[in-house]
Amino acid sequence: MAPKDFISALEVARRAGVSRSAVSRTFTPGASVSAQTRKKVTDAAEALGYHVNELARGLMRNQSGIVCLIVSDVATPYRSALLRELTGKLQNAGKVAMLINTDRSDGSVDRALSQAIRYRADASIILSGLPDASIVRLCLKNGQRLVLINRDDDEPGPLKINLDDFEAGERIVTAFARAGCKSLAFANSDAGTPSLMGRERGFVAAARRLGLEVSVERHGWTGYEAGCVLAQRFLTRPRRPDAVFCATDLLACGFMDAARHQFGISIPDQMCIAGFDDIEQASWLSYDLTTFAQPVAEIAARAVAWLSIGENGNDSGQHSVRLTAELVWRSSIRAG
Amino acid sequence: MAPKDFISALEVARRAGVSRSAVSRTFTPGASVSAQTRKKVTDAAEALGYHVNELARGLMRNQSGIVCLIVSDVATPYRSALLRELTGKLQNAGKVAMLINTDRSDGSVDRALSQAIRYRADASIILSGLPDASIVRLCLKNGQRLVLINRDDDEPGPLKINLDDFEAGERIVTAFARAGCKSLAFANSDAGTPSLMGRERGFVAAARRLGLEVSVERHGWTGYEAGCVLAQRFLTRPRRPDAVFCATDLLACGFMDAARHQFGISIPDQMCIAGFDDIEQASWLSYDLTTFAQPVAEIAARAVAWLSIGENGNDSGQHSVRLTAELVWRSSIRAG
DNA sequence: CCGCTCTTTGCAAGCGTGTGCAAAGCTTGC
DNA sequence: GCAAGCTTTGCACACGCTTGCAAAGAGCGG
Repeated sequence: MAPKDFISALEVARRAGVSRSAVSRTFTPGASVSAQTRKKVTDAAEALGYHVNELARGLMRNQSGIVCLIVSDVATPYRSALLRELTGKLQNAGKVAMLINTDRSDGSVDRALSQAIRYRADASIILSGLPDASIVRLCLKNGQRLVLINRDDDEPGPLKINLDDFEAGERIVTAFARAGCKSLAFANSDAGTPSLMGRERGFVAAARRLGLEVSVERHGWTGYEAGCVLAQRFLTRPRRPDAVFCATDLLACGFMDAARHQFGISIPDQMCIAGFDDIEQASWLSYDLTTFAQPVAEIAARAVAWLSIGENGNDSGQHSVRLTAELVWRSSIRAG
Repeated sequence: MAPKDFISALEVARRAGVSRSAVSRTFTPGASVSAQTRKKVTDAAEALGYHVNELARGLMRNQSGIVCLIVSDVATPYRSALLRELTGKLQNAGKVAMLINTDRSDGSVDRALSQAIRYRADASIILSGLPDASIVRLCLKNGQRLVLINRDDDEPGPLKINLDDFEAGERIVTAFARAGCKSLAFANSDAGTPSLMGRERGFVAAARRLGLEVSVERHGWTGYEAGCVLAQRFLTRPRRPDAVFCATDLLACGFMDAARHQFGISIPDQMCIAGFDDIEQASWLSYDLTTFAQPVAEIAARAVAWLSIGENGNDSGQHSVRLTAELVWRSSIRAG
């Protein structure tokens, strides 16, 4: 029933009364065709409903135009926002995005990745927090360009995009101090991602430097429920902190909800809270969370730009980019 | 610098001391190869790091294994949840997902879609609410299988997956009535999607049937901010409703936040609220929203299953599926 | 040992495209 | 009018794979 019966360049050529090469050249940017034949070809193509077969083209050129997005926790606000930016910008750059979901913990990741290699993807962008260095090596070995976002693998070659996590941790301490907070806390997941740990280290270091009390708890995956659990831990202590930096906005949302609804704590009067990511929910009235904004648009722009310049063979340029996370002030921290 | 220098089946064949066909057959399920040669081939392939070139294979077979996901509002909780399910299940079925983002309103949609056709995608799954029927026709004309989720195009051929929106609207009225509500309201976006309108019609019809007062407002895109605006509209009226059904959980979150923080309304004491989708935020303590759950896992399962059975040529089977949205009880409606 | 059937294997013809190369056409300057 | 230079065009090969076909081998009953 499905026609699956595509028009080939040959048929277009016949109808236009030219050679097949002419057709091919018409659809190849920068090839030599006269305006006259080009017109004949495009007319015929239009009439027949011709679409270049990108599979065959990729086979010849040995580059497919496919960029592979390797991502876990797709349904998370931060990840999906990044995904939106990346796919949009890739499309504008004339590339096409292949999505690989690494949520499942069984072998499906490897299977999917090798799938990508089999499609001869030109590049991969890894948003996944999984520190699976073997993936990185496999991609590189198969000649793909690689972009790592918020990871810290040491392999040379890929473009690494990171944030100033450590400094953000430091900055928020001064904000807490200015609000008059004395007893600081860091609520982290135990995922142990370099970016999470960077925030933690910066926070702890700055607090010590200022002589402020500081304690750390780590629990679970970096989501809402973990935030609730962390609130339990901190708020059942004999001495409660009066300022909490959550490694992630999702953690912060869970923390705030548990603090308010289960412990009756008023924010920011009794306790200041800050998060990281600036997900959409951070701006919702129930949270109105002061947080660091991940520059998702810029991250995506950098990644895509690097993929494009790389095409012209010039492989120079920064292989490591550090962007700064802007602090977005809302009402979960008392004004200094 | 990038090797881009792949091992071909020929090299594997030479190393294994067999013909090129033998290696091809080894990697083609259901082909006739003796266990002995198969072993020789897989060993050689392993040693050389061989990966079948899916581009070439697709070219021969005239089917690429690519499924194209056409989606708008990728970063929205409901959409990203569906995306997670779909990509996971597609991977398990040995297919690969190509993501097309239709957020931008310029011509990039058409451009991206024709991109998909050029890659000879076997099928497309449309999650986008855009009622752009021309997309549908274009896909069908190019021999793709098609799945439409929560749309109501009339073209024959595609699998259509819908929910019982109308009945959901009816059901929630009885829930409101049981809670003693007298003055009902429906908060909708003005997107005019068939599913949204279905919920509205069911709600209004059932309210009238029960002789309950009911009014409707529509505004903006189906997101949080629109929910806030709708709350303004309803709550500045001389006579406020005491039960509001929001067409979407995001609308409901915005509505609840505005109602509480700007109008000091207590939920569910002074006003009952219900939503639709059961996004993750609906279960957060700040909302604890009674809502209809979209069976995302089942939707994805049906879609992928249909794509798989269709491969064996038997094109029979349901072309239209109606699933029911389960009502998830939480505390935003008073117990009857 | 023969003829039969069944499985395995190699050959070669494609799939739809890009592109180097040489021939052809056109322009220009003398 | 002619040579030189540039642009345009067609031919033919290559890309890596699948698969129909026929030949070769294996098993087996007589």
